[in-house]
Amino acid sequence: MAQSGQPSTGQNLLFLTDEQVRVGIEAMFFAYRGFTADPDRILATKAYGRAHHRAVHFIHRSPGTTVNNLLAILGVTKQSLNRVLRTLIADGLVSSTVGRVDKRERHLHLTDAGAALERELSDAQRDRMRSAYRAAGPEAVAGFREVLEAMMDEDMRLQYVAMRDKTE
Amino acid sequence: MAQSGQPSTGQNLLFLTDEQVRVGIEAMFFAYRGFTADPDRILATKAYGRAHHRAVHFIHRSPGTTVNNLLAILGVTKQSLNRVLRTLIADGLVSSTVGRVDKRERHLHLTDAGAALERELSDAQRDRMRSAYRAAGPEAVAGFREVLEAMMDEDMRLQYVAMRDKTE
DNA sequence: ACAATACGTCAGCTTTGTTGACATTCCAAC
DNA sequence: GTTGGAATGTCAACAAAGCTGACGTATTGT
Repeated sequence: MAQSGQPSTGQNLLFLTDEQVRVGIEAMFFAYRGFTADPDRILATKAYGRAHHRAVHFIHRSPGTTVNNLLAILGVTKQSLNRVLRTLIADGLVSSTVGRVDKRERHLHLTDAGAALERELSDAQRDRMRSAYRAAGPEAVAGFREVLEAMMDEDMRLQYVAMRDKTE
Repeated sequence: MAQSGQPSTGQNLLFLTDEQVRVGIEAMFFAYRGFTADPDRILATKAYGRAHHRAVHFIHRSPGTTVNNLLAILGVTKQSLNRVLRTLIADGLVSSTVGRVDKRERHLHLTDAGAALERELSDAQRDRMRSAYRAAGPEAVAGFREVLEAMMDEDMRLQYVAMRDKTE
């Protein structure tokens, strides 16, 4: 288990030592805090939480998505998601319409008010991310994404890639 | 706010468009799920949670640290941390000793059992991280860390850098 | 007709965050 | 030397958001 840093193939594998990997783990931990900090601050003033942010983000991203679809992306139980959706619908931020071809499905859209909230939250999060991108430069960003993509569970990577390739 | 991708300086800034940044945000979201998945699976079998993992990780990292110190690193309230520490101490995974120079402080250490749990959790998390590192390669890893470090809050970056430089 | 699917809901539990109140210890000003 | 404020840590109660399990309803498809 413990790798002390000896190259074991032809190339230098110093970046795979336990120490290097541990630093990466701590970087993920601290960075994720920054990643959520700005939207969290906004949400705290509005009686919503991170779960609402996630729902609004992905409804914005895939308008008309069904509840089941959203469930798969978010990776939570329907009871948990339902609690969040219920408040968003009651507050008029999300609309739920019965499916036309399959009436069992509910298609979710953001209302104007929902889109406004989404924009407010995303702007805050994007600003920080864009600053980080700018500070690090394009090559670093490419590496950043490569490592993150390699870190995902296979199922999630499929979800992610499908989304990514919708517009990119 | 909306950047459509026109270079505004001498270099190509396509990587700073809203779309590119949004993809990065989603990558962070999905990757973090993978990042925590393996230790979470282990913890679920032991009546512990992610908070216990974090506490054990950083006590291992800085043996003898005080509660206050740990508080600053974890960024939670002392009451929240205390609940976690209490169970870890009761279960004999962490020892808490009154400070010699300042008796208000408690110094925290892992017991042998605590160190064993730490190793089990860290091994699982490190394996995934190391696979991702190996798949992406050294240059990607350097970029990964650059972007993450630029994403942290200033206070957290200081904590992180101090830790990072202890051994690196 | 009947089984499976999609969605919503109720009830209850766990983890982990929060604020408020309180005891102990230290230190510095008086 | 006493004392009052700051720092450290603990106990209690509550909230957000995850979970399981059970059940109801509408719709679809075999």
